[in-house]
Amino acid sequence: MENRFLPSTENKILAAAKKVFIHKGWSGARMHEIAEEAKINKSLLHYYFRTKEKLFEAVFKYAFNKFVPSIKEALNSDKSLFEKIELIADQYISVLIKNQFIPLFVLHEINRNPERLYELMQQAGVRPEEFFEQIQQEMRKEKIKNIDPRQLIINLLALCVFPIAAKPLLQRVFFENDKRQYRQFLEARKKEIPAFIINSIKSG
Amino acid sequence: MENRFLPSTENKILAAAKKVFIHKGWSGARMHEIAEEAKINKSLLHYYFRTKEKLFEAVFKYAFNKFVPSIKEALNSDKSLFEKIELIADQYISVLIKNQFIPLFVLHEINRNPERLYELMQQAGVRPEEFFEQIQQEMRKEKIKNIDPRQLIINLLALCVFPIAAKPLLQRVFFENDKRQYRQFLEARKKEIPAFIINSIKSG
DNA sequence: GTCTATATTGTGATAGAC
DNA sequence: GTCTATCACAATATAGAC
Repeated sequence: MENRFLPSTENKILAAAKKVFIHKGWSGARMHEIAEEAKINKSLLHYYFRTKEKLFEAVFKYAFNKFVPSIKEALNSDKSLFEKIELIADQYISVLIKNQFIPLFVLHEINRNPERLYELMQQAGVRPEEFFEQIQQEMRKEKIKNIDPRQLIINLLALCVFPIAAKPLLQRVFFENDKRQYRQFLEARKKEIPAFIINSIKSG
Repeated sequence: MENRFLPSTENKILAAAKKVFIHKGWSGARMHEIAEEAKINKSLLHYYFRTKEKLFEAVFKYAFNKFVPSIKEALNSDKSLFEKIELIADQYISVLIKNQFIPLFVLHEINRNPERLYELMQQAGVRPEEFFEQIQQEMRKEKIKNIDPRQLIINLLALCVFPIAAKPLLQRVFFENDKRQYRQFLEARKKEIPAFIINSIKSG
């Protein structure tokens, strides 16, 4: 019977692979570095996952699934448009703060293999088209300015993702490399972003 | 006397290196691929640039200098805050549309070597702190809402950069992979982004 | 399941002829 | 300046003992 407290070799590999792939990307990651990080033998990587490609696949799905629950939850709730915007910004930023290297990692994959990522989204049941529809309905109901829902969704994503993806430079330029201050800055954005978007819509 | 119409070997290498490095990143780029792209012998890469590192350096400076003139021009002009926001969005998006792979490339470098990038900015005379000051002055003068200038600058950058960095997926999800439509969408953002930001400030 | 040893191929870089 | 040949080493992957 397997020990439920000590991590299995497979889990140690996965944890190490996450760390290395997410920090260094597909081509920057080295199998020997992952083995070192996991404190196991290099050969075991191949025993458990056969190839680098398959190991990467597993890690990518892990990273991808970090988002899915919070995003789906927000989209499927029966809240108003403005409440959903607040919910998404809050949850998205929370996840990203805890997983700072995911944005760049995902952006890289978006450019390397967009079609597979799109399929993953479909399989996971993430359908921005539904949010799209909801925005249009809400705009008619609330008699607010008729903006392109795509612009709104992409603005929301941009405002959440970019400050994490570009963090090392932004932190250096605007906060003299003070990690704590930047963290507070990101926390503040949980409220700033929805306010920013909603204000803009209202004054249309 | 050298022919001013046919590209020199050095320029052919630089053009090819731009293409490969910008698409594949530092660790994904292969010297033999650059040579192939330039239709020259692999050894010539080392003859002209000695190492992969030095060749990358040259390419990065090229990419970096794509932004500097337009940004500096916008920041140094004696226009009002709102006019500057309009100018920056317009010029930034124009440059990015023509150089679609630069955002990811720069984001990757931001995470790989932020300190060197910061130094490059300093040398190039790009000082966001000055824009920072100007926002605060303008806010007092125009009696507009007192928001954190850093939030404003980062919002502006995010809204310009993200739609290009994540283009392959966004184009797929929201525009059924129609390149022309996505191009129009980006063009529209030249006006949408400043309107978005300015509306938000006004309704504070 | 885990290890050592090794095969195999890829990749940056150099030497030296022309 | 350009080419061919080759080095040195790094990286993924496999074979086979235990």
